Amino acid sequence: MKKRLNRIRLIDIAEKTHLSVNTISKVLNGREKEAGIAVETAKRVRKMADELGYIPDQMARCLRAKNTDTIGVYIDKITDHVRAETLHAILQELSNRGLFPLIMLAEAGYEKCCEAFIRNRIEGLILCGTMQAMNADFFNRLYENKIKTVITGCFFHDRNLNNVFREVSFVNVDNERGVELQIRHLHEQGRSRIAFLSGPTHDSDMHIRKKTYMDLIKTVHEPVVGQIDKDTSYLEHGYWSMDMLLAGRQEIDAVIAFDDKVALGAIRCLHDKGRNVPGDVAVIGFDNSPEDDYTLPRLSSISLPTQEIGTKSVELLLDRLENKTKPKTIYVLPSLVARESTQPSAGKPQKGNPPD
Amino acid sequence: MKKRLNRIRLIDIAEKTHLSVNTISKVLNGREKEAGIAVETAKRVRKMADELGYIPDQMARCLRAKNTDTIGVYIDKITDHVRAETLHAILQELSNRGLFPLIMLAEAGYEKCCEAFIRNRIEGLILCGTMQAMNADFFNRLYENKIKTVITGCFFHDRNLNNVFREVSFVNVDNERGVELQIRHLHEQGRSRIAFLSGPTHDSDMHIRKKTYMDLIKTVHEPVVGQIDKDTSYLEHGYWSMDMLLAGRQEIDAVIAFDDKVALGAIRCLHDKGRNVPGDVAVIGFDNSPEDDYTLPRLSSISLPTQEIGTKSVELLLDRLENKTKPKTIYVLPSLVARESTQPSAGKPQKGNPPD
DNA sequence: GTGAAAGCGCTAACAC
DNA sequence: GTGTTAGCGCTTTCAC
Repeated sequence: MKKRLNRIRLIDIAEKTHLSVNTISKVLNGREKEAGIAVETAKRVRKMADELGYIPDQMARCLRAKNTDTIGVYIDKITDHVRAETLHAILQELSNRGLFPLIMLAEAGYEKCCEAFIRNRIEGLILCGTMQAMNADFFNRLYENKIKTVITGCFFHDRNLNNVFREVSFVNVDNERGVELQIRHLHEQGRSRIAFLSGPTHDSDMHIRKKTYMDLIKTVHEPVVGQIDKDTSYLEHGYWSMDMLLAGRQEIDAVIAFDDKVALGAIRCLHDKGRNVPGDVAVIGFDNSPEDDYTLPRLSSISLPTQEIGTKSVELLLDRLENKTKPKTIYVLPSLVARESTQPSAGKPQKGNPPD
Repeated sequence: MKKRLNRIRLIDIAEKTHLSVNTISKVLNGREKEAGIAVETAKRVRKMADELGYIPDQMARCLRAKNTDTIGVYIDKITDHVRAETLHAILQELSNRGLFPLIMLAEAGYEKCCEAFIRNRIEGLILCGTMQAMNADFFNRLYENKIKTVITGCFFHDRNLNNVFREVSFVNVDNERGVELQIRHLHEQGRSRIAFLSGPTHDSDMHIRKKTYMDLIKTVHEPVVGQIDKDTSYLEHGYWSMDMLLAGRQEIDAVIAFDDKVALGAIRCLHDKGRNVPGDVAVIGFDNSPEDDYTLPRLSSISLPTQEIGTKSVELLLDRLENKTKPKTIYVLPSLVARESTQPSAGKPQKGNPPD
């Protein structure tokens, strides 16, 4: 049971170079200029540090200094591809900037996550994706502990939280723009009676997309919304709300689904009822999931700029940490990915082509 | 610029309770019994800590103690669903055990990752999924720094690395079992001439699966292997090696693809050449990707127990950290997911059913 | 140009 | 039963 770890420390370099720990510290932190250290000395120090393979002890450094170079990431299930891609981009960006991530899964409960974050003295937090268990206490604790936060892909319509968002920036997907793209695309494909299929009501994006649909569509015709109240999977939501729509009297030739899973549920329902997609009804989803390329028919969708979301959230957070800007909200633009499910008249699934 | 953070420290509790920092420390670390501290005192301390909302400073604790409670995770692109699921399970398990993850993306380069790990004094490392840039230096540095390691889903046939695996445990997927399941399933479905489609040669799992296929199939017929040499995507590998097979003279009625992506490429090729799947040729993949449920036809596959992989790797690592066991290798069993692509005679895509 | 000394918050050894 | 003291490895302040 030896007490000291076998690591190289500043003092080891100091002894070898016959200098003081202090000098070594200054050089290795690039503060040689302002400390007025001889160029030759600095060189010697660096050389020795290199030779010995010195790696500073983050714990010791953090204890003394105020910064920990650690950024918390609070995230829901990472198996969702949008979140996985966003997380990947965040990790890339943090790594590029020499920062360390501390990832906590929301399912562990916010108290536990909060404690882990504070205990490890994270300097900033990125909150990644919609979460249900979000409350004022959480944000207040972050604020009290001076943890600046960026929220990405997560909308709050709970206005009670507004006053706790003093130190929170947002990277939002421009949902309005997404729905606009969907409607315009369907019009261009010759569709004139477009319905909206909603998903579970706890999803905050859902409300925005539905509202946008209603606002935009009513210049053309009465909004037609398929919605069920059951608290069930997205797929089932799609299936049964589509079923409901078909049972109604309104004629429709296109459906905007809240997301891809809802769209897939809807397509199954349409098949079961003998409707052809896209022949009778065009269907478009949202999220551009990997499976969209393999569905029958291939599913048109809206793609989110996950790379940009990740990069921008780190950027925004660092601006705040360096006090460059006030907390702010930025929007990133989604884009259209047109596939078979919205083609004008392709009754049959497209034949396979050599992959690209 | 105040120096002290506004956190509650041990000394604050000490002052309020008129006790020494030491006593507080002992109580809050649950060492009151062995230190012989009065039950009443302990209660008082805990109550005060609770009231003040005390959260220890991990940095200070780590500097003094030897353990950091931090486990490194070294992982390739997390957008792959198998890795995402495994990572999710790992994060769950670490969180359950009160450990903190430090995740580094392999793409950052092993030197950078290694430095981050050592700098943050991780106690153990989980290496998650196949990586190409793996070398002896990496493992030697881990060993030198007393970092115990678990490798999951990553096979090395480079025997030169064997001597650096002194402190490495393995959680492997039983690939042999997977291929066995595939072959048995195809036989049960009445297929008698089964080919194997390989993927990129840098993939270490590939070699094992191919070898297993060859060993098992030769009791029935000569192995038929489709393989191309181009260094290209898995999808293209599937397409062109299938193309190659079809151009050859051997009759086949089933294809085992190295993985799902290869399988999808193969299916496209079969369609293009006018072969019906599964009517003429059955196809089975490996990995059970989410899109398998939406392909045309739905793709039979082999599912990996990602949850178990995650849980077991943390378990194995902790056993090592507590010196309970020697480094070891364990195998987890994959399972068969039969879908349309291997059905005996279903010529048409199955009609949609209400989702389950 | 460089060094000495203090101290970040905590735990471990030992004293009383 | 509880307190005193030292020190983990580093940065910071100030002295020379």
